[in-house]
Amino acid sequence: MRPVIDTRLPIGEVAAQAGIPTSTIRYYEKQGVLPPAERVNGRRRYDSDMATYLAVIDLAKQAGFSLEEIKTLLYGFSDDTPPSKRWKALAGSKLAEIDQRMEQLAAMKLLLQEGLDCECLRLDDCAVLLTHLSDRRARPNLHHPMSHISGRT
Amino acid sequence: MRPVIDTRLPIGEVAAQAGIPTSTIRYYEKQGVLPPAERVNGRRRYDSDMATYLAVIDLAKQAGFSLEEIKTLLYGFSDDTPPSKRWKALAGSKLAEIDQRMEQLAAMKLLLQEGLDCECLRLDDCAVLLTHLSDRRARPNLHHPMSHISGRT
DNA sequence: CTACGACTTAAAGTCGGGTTCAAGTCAAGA
DNA sequence: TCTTGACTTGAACCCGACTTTAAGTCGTAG
Repeated sequence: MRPVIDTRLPIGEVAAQAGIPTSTIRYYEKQGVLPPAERVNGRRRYDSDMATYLAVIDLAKQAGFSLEEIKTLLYGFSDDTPPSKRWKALAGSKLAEIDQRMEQLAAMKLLLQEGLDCECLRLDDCAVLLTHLSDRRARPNLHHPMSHISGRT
Repeated sequence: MRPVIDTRLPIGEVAAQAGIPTSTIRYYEKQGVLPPAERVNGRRRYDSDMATYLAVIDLAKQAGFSLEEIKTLLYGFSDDTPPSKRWKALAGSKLAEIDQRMEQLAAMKLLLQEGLDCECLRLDDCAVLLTHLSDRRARPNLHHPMSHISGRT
């Protein structure tokens, strides 16, 4: 029988399709984020849907999952667990993390904006600063924290 | 003349007040985030407002500034530049960064939540996934990306 | 036969923000 | 005097997610 032409893609092709470096694909494989690719003469060969598979991984990364979590998402369940269940098992706590992070960012934003409104010449005088510092601990002694900055003592 | 007692604090004291390890203070000094402390017999001595100074640094970190940016904030301006001007010079772009990050998080959140609502048994069928994937590139071929996950091909 | 480009591997380097370690120094107390 | 605890230093290590490098292999074109 004559040899069937291998239409499957080399790593460079997949990488180009997925818009990532080949090194990333090899890295994912080594980390177990991708299953070991079949080799033809030692070279990896991929099915044409590999770029999509990589896009799914990318999507999960966008959703804030670490590679370790993505491994769990992909391979951490019994084979007959549908995607929806896998997702649910992990998305809840991740959502909580996101909410927490959003609150942090909102606080940051407020702090930055208040700082913009502030016209103080020396840190000692800065009401904004004092407010936020006193949030953080039981109001330590506020003499002249950055006074060497704002000019003379 | 009798020697004046040095009331200034050793590093451990300051660290305790600030609620951080001594190693962090040494690290900050080495990185130039803190000015070199005066030494008495080779040991660092700090004024009593040092914990507040550290709290200011912490506050800036909370606001999303890197140590490098904090250095700029603290020492990157001519001595007579008041804190308000220093802050303004840096806060604007940082605010933009935050907004960008918030949008990202919002997108993540949406993705996670949509995933929660989804009941699909195989990724091929997942409308949520397809929507987000098609956002990301010009709709690559969607055969059975994670089919080995969801059970049979 | 040789050169080339795409591929292979293991190992090391990168980034930021620290922590940990080993070896030595200091002052005070028993 | 000896010990103890707090300190000093430089260097090495840690995390995650990769990238880079070095040295070797493969098939094909000339």
